[in-house]
Amino acid sequence: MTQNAKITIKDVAREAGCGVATASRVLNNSGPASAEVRQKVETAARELGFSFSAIGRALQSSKSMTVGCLVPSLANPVFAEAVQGVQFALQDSGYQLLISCSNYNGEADNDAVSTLLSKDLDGLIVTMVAPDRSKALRAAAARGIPVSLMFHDRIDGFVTAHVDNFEAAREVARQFADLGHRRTGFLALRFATSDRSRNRYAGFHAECRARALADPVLIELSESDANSPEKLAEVLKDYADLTAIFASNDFLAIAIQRAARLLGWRVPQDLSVIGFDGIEIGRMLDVPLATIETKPEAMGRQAALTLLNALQGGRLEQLPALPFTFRPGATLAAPRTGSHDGGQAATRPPSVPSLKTQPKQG
Amino acid sequence: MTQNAKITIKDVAREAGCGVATASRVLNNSGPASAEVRQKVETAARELGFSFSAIGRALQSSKSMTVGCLVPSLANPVFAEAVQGVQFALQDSGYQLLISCSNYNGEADNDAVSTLLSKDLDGLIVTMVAPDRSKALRAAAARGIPVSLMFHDRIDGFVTAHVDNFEAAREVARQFADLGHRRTGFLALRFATSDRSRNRYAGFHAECRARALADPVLIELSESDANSPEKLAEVLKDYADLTAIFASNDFLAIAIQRAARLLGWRVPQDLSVIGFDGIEIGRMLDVPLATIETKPEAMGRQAALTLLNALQGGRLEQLPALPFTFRPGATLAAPRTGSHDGGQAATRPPSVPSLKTQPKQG
DNA sequence: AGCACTGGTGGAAACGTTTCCATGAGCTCG
DNA sequence: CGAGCTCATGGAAACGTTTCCACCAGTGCT
Repeated sequence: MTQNAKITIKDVAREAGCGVATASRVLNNSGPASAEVRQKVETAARELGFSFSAIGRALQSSKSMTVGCLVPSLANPVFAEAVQGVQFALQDSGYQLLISCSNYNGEADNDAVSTLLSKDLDGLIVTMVAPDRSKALRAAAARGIPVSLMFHDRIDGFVTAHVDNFEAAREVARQFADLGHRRTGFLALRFATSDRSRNRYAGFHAECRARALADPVLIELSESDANSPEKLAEVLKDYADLTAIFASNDFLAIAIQRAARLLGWRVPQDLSVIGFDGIEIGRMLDVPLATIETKPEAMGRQAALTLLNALQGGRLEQLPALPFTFRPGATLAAPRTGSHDGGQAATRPPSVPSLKTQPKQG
Repeated sequence: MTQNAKITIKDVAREAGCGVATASRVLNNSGPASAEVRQKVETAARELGFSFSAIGRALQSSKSMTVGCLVPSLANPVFAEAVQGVQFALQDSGYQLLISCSNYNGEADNDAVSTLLSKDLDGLIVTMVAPDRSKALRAAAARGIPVSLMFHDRIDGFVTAHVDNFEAAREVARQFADLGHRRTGFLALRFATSDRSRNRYAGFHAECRARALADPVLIELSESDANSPEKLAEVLKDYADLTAIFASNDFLAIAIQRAARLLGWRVPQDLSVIGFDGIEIGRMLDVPLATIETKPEAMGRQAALTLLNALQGGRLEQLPALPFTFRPGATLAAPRTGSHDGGQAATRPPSVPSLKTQPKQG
């Protein structure tokens, strides 16, 4: 049971029989002090259980030692891991981490930055819908608050910790092309509000052209489509001619497989799927997911370290894009000759029991 | 491009030609002011782009308007969602959210609370290894800082937002028993450091006894076991007599299925599995996961609202446990008569292509 | 006319730090 | 032995707020 009243450096000084200036110098090792008084101050501080008030310090130094972090959602493990990376990088720097979520909402997102800005923080790490169009973000930069982006591809006037989405998507196209796929699709959720998604599509598209494949079909999903295998199947049904789908994230890649199987299509025989992100669970699946593996935590870490460097007097420095790797998986195979919307798929049952087609054979 | 220098209430007062006290009253609507001066102050503030310094306010009111939140890891979607729930609940309250992760480390965890404590925050929301044994947490309470737990079952002296793990686990036992399972296992990671996991085991154990099943076998995994399907299969091999496994979280539930299939066991015919948490992806799987569905975000929200109430002068009040529901899934079926470590499983190939057994049939 | 109110106002203290500056003591060196 | 050091020390200002209090000018009342 420590004392209830907050004890300040004044109390320490009084207890040690010296002035507050001296106590401050001792406690911060920031100036001369005799061995004797040094001793007294230290024991006084210990006995009283003194600890500095961050607020007092902040006021006097006009540094809050706080950085704000805005991400679309923590429910998306990719962002959650990135935030964790930020957290680890900040851990022993003395900076604390303030967080906020925008829920993928472009306006909420600008407002959130404004709100964060009003809390006197020293730096900002954000992923948002449209950083290049955010007034609040420009205001921050103008005020001299360093800003570090995560996930976004490069944007004029900002630094970002990212993977090269365009290049990564080209790799996906290459994988499909090498196996002989010609007709592909790109599956996206919130395409309009995600520059990452758009860049992935662009890269995928570009490489498909370069390899003389058909232009990939853009399949945009609504939130409710994505969350219901049945609705998703309904959507997918119209794309029976595709032999390969690039999903803009692993969650969609998993969901689309379920939809495919509901339609009686087999993965990978009838439809190949490649995801994006490389979430852990993809490796645990029965049919391990082929995907582009990224390291969201490393992205967070990089964004934080970049910012930290700027906060400590260095320059805000754009580092090279983080590496991605293609992770092979059993969701990828050569296309069967002939389409799957005709006979064969219908006559063969799905290779995996689904809730509907599987009689309990107790 | 706003001005570079921080503008304070003094600037506003000077511009408006009044004293700072008056400016403060106007801007806060906290006292009398003539219409005329009110007008002048407001336009001055607007023109100068004034906004309050949270630090100045904090110093004077000795309220930091900040609450700290500690969770084991944001890489675990359950905690990430809970934090998001906290964030939403705090959103418009004027409080900001400081976060920290302990990485499931019991010491880091106590230290993290200490660190948080030293940052003058107004409240604490935590999930940790051993809240009941944390000195730092008791210190917080003693200092008058309200503490709200998440996920933990009830502990003397604290309030918590939780589901009743014991009861939920009994429901799992009931499901197994009703289908005729007799020999069950409980799969756990970090059993020693998770009171939730232990309480789930306890509830499961209790209900198994009540139903005259064999006592469930406790299968403790190491971190590396859990992340490698092959290692996991190696572990699982020794439990061929079990017909049903309760995994202490959905991730393990998914992983154990892959391990089972590597051994040639079919799910659910040869092995039934029920998970815990109810993560979204479980519904998207090919074999939708039977699980106990919880609402981590609601837990975060409840913890935050409880805390908020206390911060606004109310009592720290223990609310009833949040509801859980059993979500049926295709991973659950009646056991086959006879064990699966003999003939049938070996003669039938796994029902699903795995990376190894699947020749590319280009 | 004097009194007690009331409403509007601004000076100043307080919150917990750090840092500038002045003071005083002890020293060395010519 | 005194000038000029260096070292140790503490008072006080400053950071941006809010709030207490005192002041002043009206106003309404006896």
